[in-house]
Amino acid sequence: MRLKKPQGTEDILPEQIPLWRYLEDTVRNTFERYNYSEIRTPIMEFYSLFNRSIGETTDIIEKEMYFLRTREHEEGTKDLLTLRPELTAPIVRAYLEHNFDKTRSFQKWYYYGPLFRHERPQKGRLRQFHQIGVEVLGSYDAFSDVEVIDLAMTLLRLLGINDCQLDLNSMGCPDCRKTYSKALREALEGSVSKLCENCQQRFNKNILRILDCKDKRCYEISFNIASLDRYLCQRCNEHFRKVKKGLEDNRIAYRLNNRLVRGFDYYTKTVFEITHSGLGAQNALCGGGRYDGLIAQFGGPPTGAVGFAMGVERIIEVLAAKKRIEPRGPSVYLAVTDESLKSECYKLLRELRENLVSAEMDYEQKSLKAQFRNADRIKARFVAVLGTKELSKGTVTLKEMATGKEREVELKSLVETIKE
RNA sequence: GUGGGUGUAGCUCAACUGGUUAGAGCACGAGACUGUGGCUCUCGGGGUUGCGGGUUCAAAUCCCGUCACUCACCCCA
Repeated sequence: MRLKKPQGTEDILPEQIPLWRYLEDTVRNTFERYNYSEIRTPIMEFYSLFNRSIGETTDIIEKEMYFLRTREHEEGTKDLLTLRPELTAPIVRAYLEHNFDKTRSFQKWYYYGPLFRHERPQKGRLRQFHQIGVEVLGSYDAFSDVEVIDLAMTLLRLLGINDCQLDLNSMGCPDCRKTYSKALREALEGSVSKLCENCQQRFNKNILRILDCKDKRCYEISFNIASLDRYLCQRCNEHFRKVKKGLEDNRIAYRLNNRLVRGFDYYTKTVFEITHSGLGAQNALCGGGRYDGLIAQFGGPPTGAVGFAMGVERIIEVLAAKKRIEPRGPSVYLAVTDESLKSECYKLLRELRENLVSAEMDYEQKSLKAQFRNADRIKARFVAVLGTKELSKGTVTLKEMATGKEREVELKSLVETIKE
């Protein structure tokens, strides 16, 4: 075996497709029921798009981007092209590029597609992976947050995933976050040297992330410090209250988690995460939140926005453990008894297909027995035998595989018989 | 980027302390049933034991290196 796929990529084989299709169909139905429209953006984007939005100190920007080697790259004159590592920034880019802010500022969009991050692969983490997600652009209202969270939970429920956990937090606006960061810095100053190596860096770069460090030492050191919600300003507090109330009114169970700090810099106010216990270390099925500053940061008007992203492979993993979707075979398998009849058989095969009957036949001169075995294997509903006997009478022998019943059918009424 | 685990047939796994020609189940193919699937039985094809080197009379087995896969850290969906 010499040819190999790149590390961290996956072939989705035909036998896995039914499950993917089931997921995709459910996703589209559900999103469209909530009146979200699909948007598709390029797989490659300029580096500066992500650099500015995700945050320069995040791992994704620092070491996980894929760069495309192009002539521009060689000459070093232009912004570098990258494979997209997430989709919120491209969508905001498209929103502004096509002037939605000026003409139809309220938009509800969903997306589905592959993303690329050069990470070390493990369970639930690939280098090429798929996300589905939604973005509500042009609203500051708490009900947008509620709808987005409701949609995420509803979608998972419709897929048959009920045993997941919704965590909720508010990160406040830049103002409350500034106050809190300052307080946090003061509170931690004395114990910086006791933090893990990573958190010592975070202390300077992105102090909030110390809160969700898994290291025991860091957890204990930050445990007694007042959490962010104590520092929320009046407006953020009010917004958060409305979101919680909206969820409660609709019986969407959540857990307050004041250590939930999402990795991207652009989040404000509401952040949430949905996890599932059956997944291993990478247990987040869905992550999202509000990002009221991003559109303005990209040069648009101040605009509220909220959204989420789900990891498709992770959902598939949960689904595969719960559900089996049987692939469907063709309606008819046409058995060929003699090579001299092959072209007659092909004509019949084509006629069946013309009449919207899915059909297959053998080209390899296999024994009839082998052809029946094949038909069984691919789960054909009927086997039709067109041999010399039948051809002279203008009939075929039709066997229904599930019942084993066999009868002779006029060629003329074959399609009808199969369709009934 | 760091650490652990595992590499034997298409798949899942055997092979005592190093010792004949590396086995089994499943899968695949053919037959038993010369125009009929699943079940059963019989037979058959299939291996550079990941790769390279070393130790030894002898290596799937021990040692070194390397690659791949995998899980975890980190990060995140």
